[in-house]
Amino acid sequence: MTTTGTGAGVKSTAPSSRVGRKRDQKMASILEAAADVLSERGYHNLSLDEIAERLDLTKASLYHYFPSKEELVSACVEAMASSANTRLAEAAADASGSATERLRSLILVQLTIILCEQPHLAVLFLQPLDWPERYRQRTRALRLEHDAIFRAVVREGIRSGEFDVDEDIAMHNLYGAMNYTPVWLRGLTKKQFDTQAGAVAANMLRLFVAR
Amino acid sequence: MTTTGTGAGVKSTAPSSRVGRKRDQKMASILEAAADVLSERGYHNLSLDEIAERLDLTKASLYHYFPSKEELVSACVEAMASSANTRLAEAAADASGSATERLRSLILVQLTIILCEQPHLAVLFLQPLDWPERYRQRTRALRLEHDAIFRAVVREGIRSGEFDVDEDIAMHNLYGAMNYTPVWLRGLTKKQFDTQAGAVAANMLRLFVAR
DNA sequence: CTGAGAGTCAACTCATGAGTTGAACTTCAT
DNA sequence: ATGAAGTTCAACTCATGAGTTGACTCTCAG
Repeated sequence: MTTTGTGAGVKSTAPSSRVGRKRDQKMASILEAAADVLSERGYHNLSLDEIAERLDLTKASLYHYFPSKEELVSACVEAMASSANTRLAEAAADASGSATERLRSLILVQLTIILCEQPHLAVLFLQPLDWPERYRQRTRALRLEHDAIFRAVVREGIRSGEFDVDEDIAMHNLYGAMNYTPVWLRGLTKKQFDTQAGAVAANMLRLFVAR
Repeated sequence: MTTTGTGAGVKSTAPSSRVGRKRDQKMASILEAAADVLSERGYHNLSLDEIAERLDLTKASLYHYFPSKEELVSACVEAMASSANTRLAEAAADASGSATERLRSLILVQLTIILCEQPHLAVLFLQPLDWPERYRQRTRALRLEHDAIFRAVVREGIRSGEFDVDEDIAMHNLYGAMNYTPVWLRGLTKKQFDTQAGAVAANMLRLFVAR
């Protein structure tokens, strides 16, 4: 089998030879299709046959790129989460404004991702339970990374006195609220989103901001 | 088939004849076992075989009481949700105190149910997506009832000026936060719960209370 | 031109889980 | 007793979906 390409991990370590680039492209297109199916059908109704069909391929072909369904889905989820984390980290890096303002930015970015750009990703945060344990293990690092980004800002707010909360409790309540939004705000357009998001984020900020 | 018992609905209309009582008992025990399996394995890993096994029965026997898996699971979920709504309605009926205090009571009751007493129920609120549409239709009435209980108190608080929020947004954020608690607060004992719940509820109340 | 590797697929195997069937067993009213 | 209704189960069928196999085609380095 020799696994010429990037293998299981998401970290693309150099496009390599030449046919290797082609392979990576194909793998990317597979992950993309997987993400689509994942968001439409949800994890439990996802079949490799359907992913293959969208690509005008056969299930057997998928196994030429990924050794198992788990590997494929994991890679897919990891890729999505990884890109989301990058976006959030960028937003967090822009250290202008108070902790409140920075947290607001983070919330808005997360809502944008989860509601508009990659509705796929919602499922990752939304229904990690009753997914096979394996997946959660494999994505734990991503979730920790995600948590660290938010937590840094929250800690700063607490230190500066802007926030007066039990850190853990408020964080979890925020996560709960954010991850629930796909349930009641379905498939918003950018327009619709812009008119709502501000108010939603403002309400969430109440969990933290001192009175 | 003649369906001597209560049939599909949850509303037990009279224990009826005699052997009918026995039947109702059995159906109740089945629903109980189903609830256990549901909370342990989650909806998607729930098999009728496992439910049957816990009751020292055969899958075929289950079909003597319920015409399909959907009917069984629906009845199970409806029974749980219905009892939860009753508890909440009782708490809401006790109209003493400010809207804030009453909302706090509702939140605490909901957390108690979802975290201690019927961890089964969590899944109902938590992962209604990617369950078959059918189930959501059948439980919509229950969810509306649940929502109405909370909303009445929130409206009162808004009218009295205690709360200053966009009703919809704050409600949904509250639901998100509450339903997320099973994810980070697993299987608490009553003791552990009591020490945490107050602070958790207090933080959630911030979503509503005017400053 | 050619052969080795990458890529693809039709046609499997294999396991699981929903739902069915027909016969046996229990209970109970007459 | 007896038979009708209620209850149970072993042993099916049937569909689905993951993973495999072996042959076939395509591409490209030599």
